[in-house]
Amino acid sequence: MPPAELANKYTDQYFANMDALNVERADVYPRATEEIPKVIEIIQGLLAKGYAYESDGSVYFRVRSFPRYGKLSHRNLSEMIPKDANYEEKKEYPLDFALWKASKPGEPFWESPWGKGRPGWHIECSAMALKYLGDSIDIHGGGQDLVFPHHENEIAQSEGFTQETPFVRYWLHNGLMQLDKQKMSKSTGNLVSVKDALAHFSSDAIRLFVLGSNYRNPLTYSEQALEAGERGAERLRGALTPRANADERVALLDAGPFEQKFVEAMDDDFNTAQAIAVLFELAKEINRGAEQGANVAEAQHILLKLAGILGLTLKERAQPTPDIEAFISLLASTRDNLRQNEQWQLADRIRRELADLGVTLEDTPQGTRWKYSRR
RNA sequence: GGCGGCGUAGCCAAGAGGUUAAGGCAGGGGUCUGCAAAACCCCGAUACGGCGGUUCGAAUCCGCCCGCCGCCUCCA
Repeated sequence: MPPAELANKYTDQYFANMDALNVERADVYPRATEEIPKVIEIIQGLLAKGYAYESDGSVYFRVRSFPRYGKLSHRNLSEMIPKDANYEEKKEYPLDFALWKASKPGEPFWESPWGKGRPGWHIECSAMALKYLGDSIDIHGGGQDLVFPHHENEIAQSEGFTQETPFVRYWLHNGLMQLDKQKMSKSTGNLVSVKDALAHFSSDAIRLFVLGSNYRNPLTYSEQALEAGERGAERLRGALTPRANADERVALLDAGPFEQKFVEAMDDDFNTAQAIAVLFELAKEINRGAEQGANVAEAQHILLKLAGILGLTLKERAQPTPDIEAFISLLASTRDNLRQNEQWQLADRIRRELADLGVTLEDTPQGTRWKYSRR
């Protein structure tokens, strides 16, 4: 399979997964392979300023020329060199890293002022960030495992080229997903793919699981934790079911204080766990208010809005065809007639067998409701 | 070994010097219901990995120890 085709395949998979998780699309999705001119421009700039040097068709960044190198990851140069290391002899200094690598015969390559080659593994991020976001950006995300050397190198390349400091105002490094006490990674093969997770749990459940802890902390994937998220999602959905017959004499539920607490939590370094707690508190108030006859429609609207900020859809999970839903409603109303005639045995049988088929009936003062059971 | 981070009820997890230590899941009791389900009410850590220390006061600060995770040239 040609490289471009392979890249497209995984790009498509990525977007399918992100869409399923209700992740909004960014404005631009640049590709490293299409940004070679900017890469070359930056390398030339770094060469001109003395931050880089050419060696045998490759170009390396001279880390000792950049005094701030190591600041982000709290390292200093001398401590970073392992004793038993076997470094490329083409470098001036062991920790210098490649900006441009000469290609070996048979490898894919691009033409450059230094001959045929490919970008180093860090430069394309600087190139795309500087091109699309500007010389100084507010927030740069990434996993904790990228702090060194990747982000450290990005800073060195970008600030060296632009002479603008800082390249990034705030670094947001998220904790890594673990499975059985180990970092999930492709290289070790211990992973649960997004697709796998979505086969068993709703995107809302996955979001409640992930956002239930601080983004900086690692989190461990477990069926139990995801199941808890699913149940929580159902609880929030339940609070959104339409309520009728509001009592005019009961004050309508004011969700304002909840909205304010939610915003405060999010303003506090994205305290999503706290924000979710507010969602559950509001859901409880809605349920309680509705029970007492308060008009909760506006509060429900706010609950849905706040949940939406966290990317929660609060939509029912399964989407069977509408035809089936009509049959279910028919069965439910027939059962209601049986209940009116106190035909409990038959009524219970319908409820039980529907339950076996994945449909739950709920008898309420407003009539019988039904919904799809969770798996 | 170095650097960074984490260890809070059965499980997940917020809180970062001083109200009763959020919230969810699971569990127990109750209300409602023909019975259920859902919802609502009540209950659950004298306790925050361990040991010292600072302080009038610590889960929150300091030190040491234990356990776990990430990174420490050539995957980004």
